[in-house]
Formats: sequence, structure tokens, C-alpha cells
Amino acid sequence: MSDLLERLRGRGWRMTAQRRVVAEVLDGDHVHLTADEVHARAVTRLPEISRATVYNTLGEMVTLGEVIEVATDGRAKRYDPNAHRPHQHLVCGRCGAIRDVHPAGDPLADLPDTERFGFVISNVEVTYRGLCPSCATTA
Amino acid sequence: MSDLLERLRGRGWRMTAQRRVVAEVLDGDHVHLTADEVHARAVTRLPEISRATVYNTLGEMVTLGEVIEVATDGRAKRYDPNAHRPHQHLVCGRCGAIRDVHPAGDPLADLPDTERFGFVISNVEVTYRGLCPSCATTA
DNA sequence: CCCTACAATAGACATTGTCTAAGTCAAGTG
DNA sequence: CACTTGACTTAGACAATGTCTATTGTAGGG
Repeated sequence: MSDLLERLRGRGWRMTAQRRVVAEVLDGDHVHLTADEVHARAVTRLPEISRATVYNTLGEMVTLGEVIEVATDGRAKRYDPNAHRPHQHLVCGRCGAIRDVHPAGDPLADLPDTERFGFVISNVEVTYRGLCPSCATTA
Repeated sequence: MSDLLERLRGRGWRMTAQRRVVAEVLDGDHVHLTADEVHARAVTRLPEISRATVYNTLGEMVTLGEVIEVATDGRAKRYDPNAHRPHQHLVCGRCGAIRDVHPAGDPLADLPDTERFGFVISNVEVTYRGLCPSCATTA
């Protein structure tokens, strides 16, 4: 089930205990951990892993395109291993819950040439904000 | 031309030299300054203004709905005084340039009920990423 | 089994943002 | 126009997140 690890291995990534643990911690669906959360979980399996290594490893996975960096709240960046199916995010402004969602249509197509100002656009990030069912009723 | 200041005054906002300077610095089109940039510019007009006041003032303007907080890069938040015309942002990943853009259609309408998972959605933030004309040719 | 280049480490440092206690002031009241 | 009061501002400590460096460790090829 460790797809992420397999993909990384297949790219000639030098494997170490630290990298394996980071990849395992981050693998799965609807995973959107911050670097510190990844570190906290990694430490339970490999107590001597350092923060710097977690940051470096996450950065490399992003560069390789196997993990996506998401800025949902202007605070800590979050890391999403679901890099191979285009999707967007739904965020609860109260408790911070995050869901992957798949809007209809291509958001890129909605931006006419006249509104591109000569930019070469490579991707679009859409964040839907609101309240999750639980927070909406407790509000 | 200080529309922002007028709008704030009209809401019974207690006026001080500091608040006036922050509002003036932030006013205009295609303005997307970080809190520290606002502070740097404010200091040239009012040398004793503190960082805390800039943060407080920006936060209040956001609460009043007269300024929008934008998280374009996972680093510092940016503040956009163009709060009364819905728009999205186009960001250059190399030099950080930001443009306001107006996509066709309503991004909210693209998210079917089955993809809302019971969330009450209040707004959508769309960030188009790419390279600006100048960075695209120098790349 | 040994090299060697690449990876990991601890901890200092940088950036961005928040909080507190004390001083200051805008604006309504008399 | 002085007084008063509650809201505003300040400096600086603190917190959270991220980056960098010099040193030590190790994966994987020969």
C-alpha cells in the first residue's frame, strides 16, 4: 500500500531509514500534514530523526513531483501525497479539517487569454472555505 | 482617491494617525503587500509606528471586510484592499508578481453537492500559478 | 570490504506573527 | 475647553515555522 515509497524508489532515490519513515508517514488518502506533524509521527518510529531531515525530505518529494505543497491557511504548509490525480481542497475555517474535492470542469479554462497578461500558467490551486458539518452546527 | 479610508471612516472607526497611514499605504489597485511591507512604508511617514499596530490594524480591516487576506505563497500573508469586486490572483512563481484577474463563471458553481461533504461553503480562493512575461523569457 | 558522494544531525539563525503590561490619546461630556 | 474613559499604541518578549551550516554518518558501487 506504500505507493509513494514505490514511486520514489523507482526514480533512483537513495533510500535511507529516515526517508522511508517520512514516506510511510505521509502515504495515504486525504492526508494533509504539516512538516511538524510529519516530524512528530516520524519520531515515534525513528526517535533520532531531525527536523531538518524532515524538511529536506519533504522538499525533495515536492521537487520530484510526488507530493504537493498546499498553502491552505497562511500558516504552515501542508503536504499532500495525492499528486497524481488533480484535485482541489475544501477547508473548514474553524477546525481546520481538509477534504480533497473534484470540481467539475477545468479551472484553467475559465481564465480567458485577455485575463492572462502574458503569463505562462502552469497550474491552479482552488481552496473552498467554509464550515464542516460538525462546526456548522456548533457555531 | 482614498476610498479605503472613506469606507473605514463611514463605519465609525476611531481614527488615529497610525490607522490613517496604514489605510493610505494599502490603498490602490493591484496592491498586495505583506504586513512587513506595509510597516516599512508606514514608517517612512510615521517613524514611531510599531509592528504590532500594523498587524492589529490590518487584522481589523480584514474583520470589517474592507481588506482581503491572501495566502499566495505559504509565506507571509498579503493584504488586498480590493475587497468589493470579486477577483482571483495570478502569481509568478519566480519573481512573486501578483495580478488581480477575473475568471469567467463562478468557481463555487463548479463544485457539485456530492463533492461538498455537508460543508457550508462561504468563499473560494483561486490562485493561478506560472511565470510572468519577463520571467518566462529569462528562464 | 572500502571508498566516496550524498544524506542526516544539532543547533543557530531568520522570518512571520502573537501577546502583554504600561503608557497615550480621540472624542464625547459637561 | 478641560476632563474622563475606554480604546489605541508601544516595545519587546515570546511562539511558530522554516532555513542554513559545519560536522558526522552511511548507502551503494567497485
